[in-house]
Amino acid sequence: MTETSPPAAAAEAQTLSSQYAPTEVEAKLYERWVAAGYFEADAKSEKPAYTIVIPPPNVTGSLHLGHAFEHTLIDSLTRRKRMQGYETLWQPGMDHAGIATQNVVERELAKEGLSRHDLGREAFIERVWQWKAESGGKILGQMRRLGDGVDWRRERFTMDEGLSRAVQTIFKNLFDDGLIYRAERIINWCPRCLTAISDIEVEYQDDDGELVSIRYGEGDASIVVATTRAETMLGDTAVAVHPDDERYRHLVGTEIELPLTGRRIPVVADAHVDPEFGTGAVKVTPAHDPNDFEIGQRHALPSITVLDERAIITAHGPFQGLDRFEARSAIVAALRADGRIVAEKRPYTHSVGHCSRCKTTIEPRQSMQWWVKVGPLAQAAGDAVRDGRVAIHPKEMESRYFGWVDNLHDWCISRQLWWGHRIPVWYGPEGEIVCVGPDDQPPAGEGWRQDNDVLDTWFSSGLWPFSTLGWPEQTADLQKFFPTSVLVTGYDILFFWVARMMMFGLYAMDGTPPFHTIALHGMVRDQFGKKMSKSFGNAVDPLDWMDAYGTDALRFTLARGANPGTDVPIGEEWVQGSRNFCNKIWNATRFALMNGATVEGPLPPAEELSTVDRWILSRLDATVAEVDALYEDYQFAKLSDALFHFAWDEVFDWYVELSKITLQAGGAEAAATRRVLGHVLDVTLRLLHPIVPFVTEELWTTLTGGESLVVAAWPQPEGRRDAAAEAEIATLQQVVTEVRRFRGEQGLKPGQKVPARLTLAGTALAAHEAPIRTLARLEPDAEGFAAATSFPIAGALVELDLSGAIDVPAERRRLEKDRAAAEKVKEQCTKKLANEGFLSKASAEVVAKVRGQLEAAEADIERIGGQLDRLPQG
RNA sequence: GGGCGCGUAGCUCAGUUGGUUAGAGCACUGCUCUUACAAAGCAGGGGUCAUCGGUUCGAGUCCGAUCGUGCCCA
Repeated sequence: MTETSPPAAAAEAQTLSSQYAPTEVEAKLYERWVAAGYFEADAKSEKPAYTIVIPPPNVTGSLHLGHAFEHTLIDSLTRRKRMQGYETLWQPGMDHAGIATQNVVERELAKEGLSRHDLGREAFIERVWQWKAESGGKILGQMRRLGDGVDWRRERFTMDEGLSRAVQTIFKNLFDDGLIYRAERIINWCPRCLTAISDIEVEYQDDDGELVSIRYGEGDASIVVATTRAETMLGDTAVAVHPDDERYRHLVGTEIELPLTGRRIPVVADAHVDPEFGTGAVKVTPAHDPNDFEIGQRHALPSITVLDERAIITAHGPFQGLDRFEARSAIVAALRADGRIVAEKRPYTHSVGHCSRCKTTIEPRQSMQWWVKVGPLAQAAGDAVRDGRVAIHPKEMESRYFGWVDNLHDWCISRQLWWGHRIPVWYGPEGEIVCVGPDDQPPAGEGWRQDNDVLDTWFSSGLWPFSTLGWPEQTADLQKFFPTSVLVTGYDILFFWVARMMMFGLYAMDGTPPFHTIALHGMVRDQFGKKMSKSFGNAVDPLDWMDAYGTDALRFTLARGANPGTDVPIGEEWVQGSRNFCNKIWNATRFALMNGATVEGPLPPAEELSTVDRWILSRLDATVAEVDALYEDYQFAKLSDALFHFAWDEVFDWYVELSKITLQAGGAEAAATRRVLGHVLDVTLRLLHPIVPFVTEELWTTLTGGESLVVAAWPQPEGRRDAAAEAEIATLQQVVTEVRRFRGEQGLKPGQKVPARLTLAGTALAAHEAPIRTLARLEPDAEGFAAATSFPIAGALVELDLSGAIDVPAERRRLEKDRAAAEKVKEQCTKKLANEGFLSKASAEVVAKVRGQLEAAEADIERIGGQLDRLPQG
């Protein structure tokens, strides 16, 4: 790209349309960035590394606002670091989403009248890969629309060979260390997905069910138990009571008859039974309830499984073949007919677990599964945060993290699926169990077979921060980019994913945490703070908004709503507002270009600059420092707001307007202002770029002739703070605003000029007569000037002549309102200063402040009184 | 049932360690097509900071209770 000189830029500005058209520039710019290799991270670089791994989206997923939000945050962090000179890696990729993906492909097969069993395991997996190639990973293309600065050469997938090798390696290591084991327990079984799921994949919700009280046994030897799952009574193997419960003491150790089955079951005493709840007696179904399973273990009770994998009754005569809900009614009916029902409560609202994937009611099921012994891993994961090696933002989220890692149950990692990493364990004919590492040969020969199950998807995504970099090989990438810098993700997967990465990362990488900071964000909600959901009808496709308002508008809206750890409401009107902001930036820069703003040559020294120029450079410096500090603290909402107000309120509304006066006058001052205007926009565009990359890139390359903002330097404060200039311009703004307010109250048309006499000599405003006249639309005082009102500010005096046409009541209202406000301040200050307690206990600083306020208020009252006195009668 | 958070303008939210007349965006009202921008400009209206009590010279901010609401865990 060639250098663009200012005149050429001005010419180019003429060709810029008066409205920013995002769709015309976005795709073009993105492809240019990728082609230029800006997003590629080089392990051989001398620069310090900055790494963020993408929270891997699901291969079946498509872009939703949650992604757009998270990616906006990550993209802005990495873009800023890249500008700061870091070797920046934003690692892209996806996870294989075992259950979700298998479901998608099974549904496709079902349309052809096939099941996965018809195809067989190998052919089915082949089919999944085929599906992935054709329609998986839609989201990756959508990420380009968002402007994500990821290194596409490094795209990874959890089922890739290298990542699979990582999974097998860590499985083997954990197995050898005794941290993975196989055991028969009660697990959460989804009768629709036909697999076990982990505790945290169960969602509890209050459902309407029934509570049925059933009498077991006969006469004196009878006990009433209550249940919400009557069908499980077929598998009861005991009734349990509390050991101290007098009511049942005589029955402990005896057997009573289980209705409908004729089986006799023991009455056992177990301290975990709550004698206060219900009748104080509980039925015990070890094969179908986690608590009962434990009671069964303690009392060596048999387990009787009565439901199959689809939750259909497996035996027991008339009930065989009924599903669990049909069986429930049928069994209650049968018990009722038998006179066994003592009480029925319906509806009975109670908490019921559902599969987080498909919402089917979970059926606790006793089965043999693989487990991770999380104790030592979770301890290390907790300690890393406790001792400060890993920081959680916002800090309040730490307690949730600790509460979880410190009370963790072992993690069930086997899934009865075909799509996923198959458990690398082989069973021999003599009952041998062999765990096979990635470089081992599986045992061959008659009778050996591999475990049928695959691993939980979180098992592989827990390795993501280092498996994507080549682990277990000691690659240059791993050397350079691990540990990663920051993990940006939603608080909702703190347990699902973050904790897994912490546990595996610390274990696999010899105690090095996978990231030093965890920056948690909230969920995107609608403009009324409601959760977005398809069924509620308030879900929004971010692509629609990007089409309508531009990617930058969406990104800015999301960033501006991102208060740490809190949910982000977003509405279309707000995206429109951001679009307006982008358009404002566009037009302000267009104005600058048309007026010869330049970045050529050094910025003139302060002595050669006007107060206005020194003021905006001072404000710019302050903004650079503020935005920079907020970035370090992940305060996206605040930094976006700071940029919004600086750009719009200070640069566009005041500096650009003030610069017009200087530019029109011409001469050396105009030349200096062109340079300052160019500089201010240059720096402002750099500051905005990480959040709104497209519009800033388009404008900045035109303004500066530079190659690209993506690789431009991030601004730093330049030591141009100037308190005197800031105070002087603040006074100027005050005068102009006061006059405008007067004009508004008087009902004057915006364009109407008003004769005015300005007495500014010797005051802060001495040099600003021209801007005051221009901005407040005041014309010179002519012969016969008669002041209708006056504005004494900072020693200066502005008098206006309305040719007798003044609306006296309106002016009186305005002045009286001001006086009332000042009176209120005076009263409050007087009260404080008359208070002994205040004078003796408040700090001298505060007391002095209040004294100053009182004086100012009294001066105002005096001044306004005078103005009121001078108003004509009427 | 246990734990955590929240309740500030019509809506969505800021509000550092207590200390000017409590702020922003959007929405609303009035006047303007002023030659960068009507997707704009200028000005304006709008809040007894959920309620009650307490601590303090002073409370939106700290403490307690109540009501409402959301989330996590069981």
